[in-house]
Amino acid sequence: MDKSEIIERLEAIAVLLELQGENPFKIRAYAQGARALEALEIPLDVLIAEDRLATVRGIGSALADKITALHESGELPLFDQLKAKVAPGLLEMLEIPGLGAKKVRILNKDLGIDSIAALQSAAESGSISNLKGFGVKSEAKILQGIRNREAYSARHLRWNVIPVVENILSGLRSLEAVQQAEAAGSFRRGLETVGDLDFIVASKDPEVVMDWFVKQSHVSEITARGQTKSSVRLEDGLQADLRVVPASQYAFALHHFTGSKEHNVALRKRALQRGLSLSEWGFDVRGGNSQPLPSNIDNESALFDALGLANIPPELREGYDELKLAEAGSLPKLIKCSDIKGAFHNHTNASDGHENLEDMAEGAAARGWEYIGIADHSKSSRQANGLNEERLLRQVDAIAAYNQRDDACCHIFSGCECDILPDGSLDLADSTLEKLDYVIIAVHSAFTQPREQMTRRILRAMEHPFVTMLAHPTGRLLLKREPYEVDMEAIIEKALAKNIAIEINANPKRLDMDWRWWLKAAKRGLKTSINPDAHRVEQLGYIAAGVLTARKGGLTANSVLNTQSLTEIISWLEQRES
DNA sequence: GCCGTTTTCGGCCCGACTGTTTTCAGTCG
Ligand SMILES: Nc1nc2c(ncn2[C@H]2C[C@H](O)[C@@H](COP(=O)(O)OP(=O)(O)OP(=O)(O)O)O2)c(=O)[nH]1
Ligand SMILES: [Mg+2]
Ligand SMILES: [Mg+2]
Ligand SMILES: [Zn+2]
Repeated sequence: MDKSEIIERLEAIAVLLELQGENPFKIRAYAQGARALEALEIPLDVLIAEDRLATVRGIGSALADKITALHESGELPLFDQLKAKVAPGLLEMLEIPGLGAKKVRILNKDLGIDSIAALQSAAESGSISNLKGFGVKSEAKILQGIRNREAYSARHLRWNVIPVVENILSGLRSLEAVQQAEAAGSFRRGLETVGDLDFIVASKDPEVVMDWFVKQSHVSEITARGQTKSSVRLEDGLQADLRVVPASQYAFALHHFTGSKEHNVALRKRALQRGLSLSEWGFDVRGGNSQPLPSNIDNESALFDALGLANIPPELREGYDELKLAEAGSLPKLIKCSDIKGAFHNHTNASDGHENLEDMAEGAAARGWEYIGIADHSKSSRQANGLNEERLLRQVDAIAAYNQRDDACCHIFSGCECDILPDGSLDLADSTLEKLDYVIIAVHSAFTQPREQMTRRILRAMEHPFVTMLAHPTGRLLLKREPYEVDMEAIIEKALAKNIAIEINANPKRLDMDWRWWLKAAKRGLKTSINPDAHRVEQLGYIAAGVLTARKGGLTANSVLNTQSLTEIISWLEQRES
């Protein structure tokens, strides 16, 4: 098995153990082990070959043995035994809000329920409400959960919820009772998809704020309403949580509600090691320690400082190695939107874009950019009206002519998004590619090739001397199409060796290469280009989504080609040619 | 199952909300 399959296996084991009523800390050990694998910076094969797996934090000798077994044979008796004992339907039942492992176990043991269908008929017949721990309300909630299972469990593209967030946020901020308000959670961390919306407010009058929140017109249901916290379901099934705290505790609450969970747990553990208990309400002494509590914590930076850490930007709070970096003072200085000076991967109506060269150039200039690269599709992408050699050379001439014009508002670079054919050769002749300022290569066909073949194919294409950057290296469409199978570690190696950039495709549905890979690749010096892949002028705005992904990946402006000025880009491109 | 300026057992983040609880367990964030 490869690493990602082993990670899935360990996560599955954690859930299965939970359904067996196992020790929660053992369950967490499996989940932590999966995360530790995810964060590995040394290839798994190497660690196994050198017998160093158990030296990884979060992986002990027991997990090391199991991971090794999975890696070598894919077989693990523990998993097979668990699979045999736990009905697959129980996993689906966990998706129903209000049903956790304990309740699912009771339903299974006492009523023999082992599927959503059985759960539904039991609830409809009223037999669940007689069980201990259940009642009429929980029975009704189960039925509602089944009816809306898809809507309730769906994640949403961050980009699509921005208007909803801004709307709620401005509503909150317009209330007199609200002193401060922020969108927190995965949204604030810039995650590509969000499971819900999380809002945090500082106020002296929580009642007023929560009243407003739960009475918004697009609220379909109030799922919780307490002293400091409310949850609602919005019309499309998206959940929104609100937490209201006094201004004096806002920094703690904002940090808590921003997460991630794993980051919070790590930070709280660090506090404990220093004799402090940390919660969303503040610090408390732990055990017999009687040192004075840190005071005047009125922003997140002060909170981190009290724990001996540099201020960690929300995008980096995913519970990987950000605490270590913050302690050492070696957090990266993350790229900002204002660092962007242009963009390379954009289309015109020559292929499947909707606007012409001049429009795109004007759009770039309107953003204050110095240049724009046009990279239309190549001929084998027929569905996208890809350009053959002749049409592309005409575009090269048109761009040259545009750049000569006195009224040119922005420099245009001639490029193309050249298909990587199924055998790894490029779609356009060298004699044509040679005439371009730069060449982007991308897979647009034969997505289902086996991993080895896909990897060989892309590596072969990257050997081509004219290649400047690799576009959307996994082809994923968030929430829609899985990434195709490819060995990203090998691709990253090759890109480093050949001085090829890997793009961050900034289309909010792609955000590919993923920030999780960038966390590792950034440290190794791999360059990126944040590419809007705009098919119309308006979509140049996707750049913001790409910058967020770059920030999550720990990238500085230096690692991003399109933070360079026009003159720097020109000399860099010339240099590459020689 | 992992881990150790409390080193090989006894901890493991901490709190809000709900429902059915008669004093708190389970779920969720
Ligand atoms: N300390 C602590 N904080 C938690 C825990 N679970 C959630 N939080 C905090 C951190 C989360 O970012 C924040 C909001 O919770 P969510 O469940 O909405 O998670 P988040 O927004 O990170 O991801 P999401 O996209 O909603 O799935 O609450 C937990 O178990 N412990
Ligand atoms: Mg959330
Ligand atoms: Mg939430
Ligand atoms: Zn296109």
